[in-house]
Amino acid sequence: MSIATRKEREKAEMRTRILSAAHDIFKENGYDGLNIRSIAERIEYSPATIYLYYKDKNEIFFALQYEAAAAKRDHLLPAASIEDPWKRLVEFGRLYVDFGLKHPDWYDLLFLTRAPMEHIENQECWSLGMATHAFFVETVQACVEARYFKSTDTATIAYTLWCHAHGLVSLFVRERMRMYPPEERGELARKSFAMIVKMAESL
Amino acid sequence: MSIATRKEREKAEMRTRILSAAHDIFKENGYDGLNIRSIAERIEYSPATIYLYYKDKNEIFFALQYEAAAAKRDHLLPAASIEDPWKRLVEFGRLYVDFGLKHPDWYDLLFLTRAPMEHIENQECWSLGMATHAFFVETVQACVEARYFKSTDTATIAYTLWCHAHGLVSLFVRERMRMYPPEERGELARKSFAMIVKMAESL
DNA sequence: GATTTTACTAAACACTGTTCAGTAACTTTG
DNA sequence: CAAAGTTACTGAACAGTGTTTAGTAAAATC
Repeated sequence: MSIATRKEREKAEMRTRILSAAHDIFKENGYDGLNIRSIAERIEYSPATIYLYYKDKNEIFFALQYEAAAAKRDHLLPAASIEDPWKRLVEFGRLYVDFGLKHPDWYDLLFLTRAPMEHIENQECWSLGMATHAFFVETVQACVEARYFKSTDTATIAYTLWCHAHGLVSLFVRERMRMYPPEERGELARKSFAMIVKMAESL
Repeated sequence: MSIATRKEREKAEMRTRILSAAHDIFKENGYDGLNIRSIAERIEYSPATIYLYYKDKNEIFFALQYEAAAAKRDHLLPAASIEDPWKRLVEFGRLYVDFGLKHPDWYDLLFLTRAPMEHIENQECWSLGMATHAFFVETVQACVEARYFKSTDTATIAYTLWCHAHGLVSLFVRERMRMYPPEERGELARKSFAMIVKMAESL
């Protein structure tokens, strides 16, 4: 039995090593610079070996996406411990935007990369993202119940706020904000976030 | 001189034919299915010929992006003739979202595709997009001047509204709304648009 | 120690964007 | 109108992708 468990462990280690290499390359060169041969070279194995541990490049993509989802969850975690639902919601939003601006590549991977997607619902990263989203909706629900808004349409409120935050980050990440000078962009983002908070208060 | 002008005309015609083929393939198979060989096959020339009329694939990409920008401008045009700035702004927003949901591929090309971008500011599509954006900002400015809002920060108001609309469309286009059943998504988008309008009224 | 199973790889395939030498038709020149 | 020059085009190749397969050497089992 010892040999079998060792082999299992070695298999897992190799998967980790591959993913870790993919992670590094992704951070250094983005998703475009990430290819099977570059991973193989970094772990000092032949390209074909990769396929003994991952079905195809998509599977590696999904594994990376999971890491991104985990990083995002960890980034948002501090908000969870805030008692007051409104303050929690605001901090959640602030951290969401903060994550996107600090880690554009991760955000890109999670929300903007086209890539596989075919069966993303079956991937672990999806359930992780769903959990984070559920937490967000619950916080909005808590605000609704505590009568922080006039409106009681939790789903629409949550979705509207998400649209704004996602739009804000997306315009940054895909660099469609070039009509504004670089040094003004951060300021504009902060002002816009403050504005949507103000708007939400009078919702 | 007649020969020279004929050649010029033929050159322009060929460019048009290439772009038109690229357009069709893009609409049929998306940007992923669009490659030089497929364009060449459709116009019944060899792949190498493409390079006599376009420097590289990026140049074709920019030309397509220009078409998308023009299509978007045309889609938004009806709003321009509305006198009342607030009604114009709302209709502009409605048409913007409408365009994104009706032509996800065009929207993707304009705002979500990574692709070249290096010198997009130098491309025609950029100035076209800038003009459309300027019209949007002017409309917001007109609303501010007509005291439709309490706030007078035109730039931030415009940007905030854009973030929402862009986020809304992006989540659709890149299919990150799968937590909502397909038949509810359209309704949710409409409700959210109505909500941001209401929020803006009390801005 | 012989046999089976495992881990790995070299080489290839199919598909991309792109380049280049060569050719055939067209245009200009004498 | 024939020779020379120019232009439009292409076949074949190169380099870079993801992926598969046949073969091999080491490890595990018997």
